[in-house]
Formats: sequence, structure tokens, C-alpha cells
Amino acid sequence: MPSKRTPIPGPTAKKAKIAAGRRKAQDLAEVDFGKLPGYIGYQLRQAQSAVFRDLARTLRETGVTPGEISLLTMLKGNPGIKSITLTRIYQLDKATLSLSVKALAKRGLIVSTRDAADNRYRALELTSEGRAMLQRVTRSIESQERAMDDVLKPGERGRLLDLLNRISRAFAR
Amino acid sequence: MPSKRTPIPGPTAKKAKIAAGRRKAQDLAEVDFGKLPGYIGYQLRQAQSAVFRDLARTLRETGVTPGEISLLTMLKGNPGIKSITLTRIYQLDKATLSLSVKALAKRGLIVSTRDAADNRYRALELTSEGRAMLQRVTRSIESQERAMDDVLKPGERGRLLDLLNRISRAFAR
DNA sequence: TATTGTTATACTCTATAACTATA
DNA sequence: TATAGTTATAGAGTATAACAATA
Repeated sequence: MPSKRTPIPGPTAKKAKIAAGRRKAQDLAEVDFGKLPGYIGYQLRQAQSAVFRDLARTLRETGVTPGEISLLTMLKGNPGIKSITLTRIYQLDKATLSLSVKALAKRGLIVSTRDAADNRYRALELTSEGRAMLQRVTRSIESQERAMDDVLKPGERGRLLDLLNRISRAFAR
Repeated sequence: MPSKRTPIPGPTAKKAKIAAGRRKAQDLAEVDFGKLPGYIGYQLRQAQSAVFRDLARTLRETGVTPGEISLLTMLKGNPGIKSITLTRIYQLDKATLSLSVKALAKRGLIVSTRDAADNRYRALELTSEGRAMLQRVTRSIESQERAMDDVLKPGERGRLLDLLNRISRAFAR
């Protein structure tokens, strides 16, 4: 004899769940965001965090972060580049970059060798493993970029890049 | 009798410093960014971090972070809002939001009171100190937004907000 | 003295897991 | 059982300070 309340969600439970979902959506629709949506700073943060979250999901099993992809790409285009140059580009403290370099080196993706001309420097380079990894994660990046193109009309990608670039430069010191 | 090397930088030292500055700028100009500048994800991160850094500088003495400003604004427009609603909006774990709420409450900017109808909920509200603080930091936000308008042509703000919004929604799950 | 880089330490933001209280 | 919230803990990512090596 079945009990009045079955552990298997029946039609009633299912309906309740859908109703709860609607109620939540309704709650969110009623929320007043004030002036926030009109702030570029706010929309920038929302977009950046959505994109970052999505990419992190895709990259999870590679163990490479979006920031590390930038570093690997810079090393590919500029073999032998110095840490100090990268700190200037990304406005990072040299201690911060030193840790990233150490982590990438430990995983065998990059090597740092002493500069012959000036022994204070270390020349950073991709290993062949690093090059392979970069190729792999670049595919993820570019598939994400194509997903963005799906919500952009022709010409809008270029306009967005230009606008973002001008905002960056307005606050670069 | 003055030593050969004076601790006050003379014209020679000044020239050397300028030359070093030029050399650095030259180094940076020669860097190959590869495909990075063509990625929306990359430009988004650069812009967001430049804007965030600038705002953090302005807000330093208030002790309020950009994320906390969003929360305070939401509480102003939606007095009595529940934590759980905010976690859905900002895709944050309830534990993360609990810590933010605790920190703001400790500083006397918000209060959380038990909901009479359903005791599981806590209704969040601004205190008068919170309202005053929000007014103060909103001035910083809006002055930063005006600085952005300086690099935007008429109509571009609206277009940028729309583009960012579409990117956010493309990756919201 | 100035520059490059490393290490120790700490702070912020975030998540996961285990928990309590309530429905 | 499900939901709201808290606490403990841990992992990124970042900065500051002190240091060593080199110029």
C-alpha cells in the first residue's frame, strides 16, 4: 500500500518545482537595480566575470588559468622576454609575476635562463610542452570568441574592441 | 668639499633617467601581443582591471570595495531583500555572500533582521550610516563614469552598455 | 645606488563541506 | 526533505617588505 507521500516526485511535486522556479524568476524580475545597469564599470564587471567563469569551466582540466594563457602567448610571440617587461605590461608586482613564472616552470611549460649579457635578467621561453598546451587552450579561447560573435552583428566586434581599448587607456597610468 | 657623486640627482642623472624611461617605453613598443588584442575576453579583462584599479584608489579611505557598492545599491533599491536573491543575481555562493553581509553589518552599514513570515530568511537593509556611505561612494563612481565619457563620443556609452549586456547574457547560465 | 628577481607573509575574494535552524 | 543561512577551511590572486645577486 503506497504511503500518502511517495519519495519519487510525482506530478504534484513536479508542478511545485516549476512553480518555485517561476516564483524565483519572478522575484528576480522584480528586483530594482537602480543606476547600476547604466554604469560602464558595473557592466564591465558583469561581462568580465561571466566570460571568465565560462572559460574557467572549459579550461578546468588543463590546469591553466586565463591569466596564464596571456603569459604563454606573450612568451610565444616574444621568446626571451624578461619578467620585468611583463610586470610593466600587466601592472603586476614583480613578486606576483615571479610566483606565476615559478608555477608555470614547475609544470614544465616554460623555462627561465640567465641572460648572458646581463646576469640580473632571466630570459623566459616556452618549452615544447608549453607550445603544445598553448595551442590546445587557444582552441578553447577561440571557440569562446566565436560564441560571442553569435550575439554580435557584423562590425560590432571591432567596435567593442575599440571601445574597450579606449576605456583601458583612459585609466592606464 | 663636495664628493664626486652627489646624492641629489644632477642633470646627468636626470638625463639618464629620461633615457632609461625611453628605453623601457621602446621595449614595450616592441612587444608582440599576438592575437591577444583581437580577443574580446582579453580586452574585457584589461579594461575591467584598469577601471577597478582606478576605483580602488579613489575608494581606499572609505574601506568600501566596488562589489560592496553593488550590494549597498541593491539594498537601497530593494529594502528587505534576502541574501539568497542576491546570490542568484551575482552567481555567488551563499557562504560568500554571508561573509560580505557580516562584514558590512560589522561596520554598521547594513542590518539583517529575521523575517516575521518565514524565520529562515533574513531581511537586509541599509542603516542611515549605510545610506550616507552609499551617497559618498556613488559620487566617486559617477565621477569615474564621467571620466569615461571623456573618451567616448555621443551615443557610444549606450552602445557599449548594450554590447556588454549582450556578452553577459550570452554566458549567463 | 639602482635594478632584477626571490621568498616570506598577509589580505581579499571565492568555493566546498559540514553544520544549524526553519519550513 | 528542502531551503536559508553560518562557520571552518582552503585555494586563487594579489601586494608589501626584506633580501640576494648583479650592474
